[in-house]
Amino acid sequence: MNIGNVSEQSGLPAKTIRYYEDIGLVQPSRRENGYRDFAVQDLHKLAFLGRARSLGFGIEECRTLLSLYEDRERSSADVKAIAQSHLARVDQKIEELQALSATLRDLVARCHGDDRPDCPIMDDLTPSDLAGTRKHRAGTTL
Amino acid sequence: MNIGNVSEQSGLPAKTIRYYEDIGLVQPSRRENGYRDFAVQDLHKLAFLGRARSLGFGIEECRTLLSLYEDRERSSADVKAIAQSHLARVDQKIEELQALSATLRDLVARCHGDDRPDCPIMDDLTPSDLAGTRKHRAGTTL
DNA sequence: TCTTGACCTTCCAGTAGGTGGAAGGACTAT
DNA sequence: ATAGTCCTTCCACCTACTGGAAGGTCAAGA
Repeated sequence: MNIGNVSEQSGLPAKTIRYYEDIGLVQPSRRENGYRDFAVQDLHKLAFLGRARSLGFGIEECRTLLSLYEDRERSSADVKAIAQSHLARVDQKIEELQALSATLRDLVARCHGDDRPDCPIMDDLTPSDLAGTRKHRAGTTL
Repeated sequence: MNIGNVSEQSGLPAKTIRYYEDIGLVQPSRRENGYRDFAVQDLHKLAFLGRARSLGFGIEECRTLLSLYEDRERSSADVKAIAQSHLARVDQKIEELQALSATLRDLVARCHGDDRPDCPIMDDLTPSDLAGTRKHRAGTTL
């Protein structure tokens, strides 16, 4: 199967599939013309990866999950452990973002939003004491 | 003021301050020996940036906020608009992560977590129909 | 004066997980 | 023959830094 076909079937962009080959998640064979030739198992792996990524698992977690996927002797405990630690990370992120949201919501609510310059948002951002007494909150990335 | 001093006062790592100079957020002057020489205004800008980043604003938003910070004629409406759109993004991210969390929580709850291989988490990840009928949820990055 | 150590400089590479695009070969239909 | 689509590799770019190497500078102490 060509990469375009696999891309369509798996829902993953061809670029991503090549990238996954690069980092060793799939190993399609090659035709004489140099084209990748994907087996049905490769297609299954890629669809598995797409679903795992969409659940937010990192690439290395996906690699482990993939090996468990292919292991008929696996313990469901191993799978569960990975999912649990991922869930914990997600929940922690949610908490961080909720704190952020509350702060922003408050600032936005208190800002008139007119053509005058005074603004509680700016006041919050403006450094008042610089001896390091006011610590920055941990940064968050969206 | 040397970079180490500014780093301490602002709470930002020296590396980050150099990076901010690189991308044009601050323009410290130089001494004869090549060392950066930060004015008090630079220190204020950097502390401002640290706080804005800790609230999750992106670098380009910080650049805009910084120009508003330095503009005595600014309208608070401009500041509010930026904060509002940022808040909207944060809240959307929270919703995505909450959906993710619910899915993961359900899967984890349904998995025995013993030494047998059958596992609802794996079942969810395992591709069943590959005609593209089951769409991947939008990917999320922590 | 010499040395040690802390500080400063630049530059290169790497992080996560891809995405965009260029240059060029391969295949299919007309 | 040629147009259009598919495939290949390779390189650069994205966010916002961070780590480390190689080397210059400065202040204090023996």
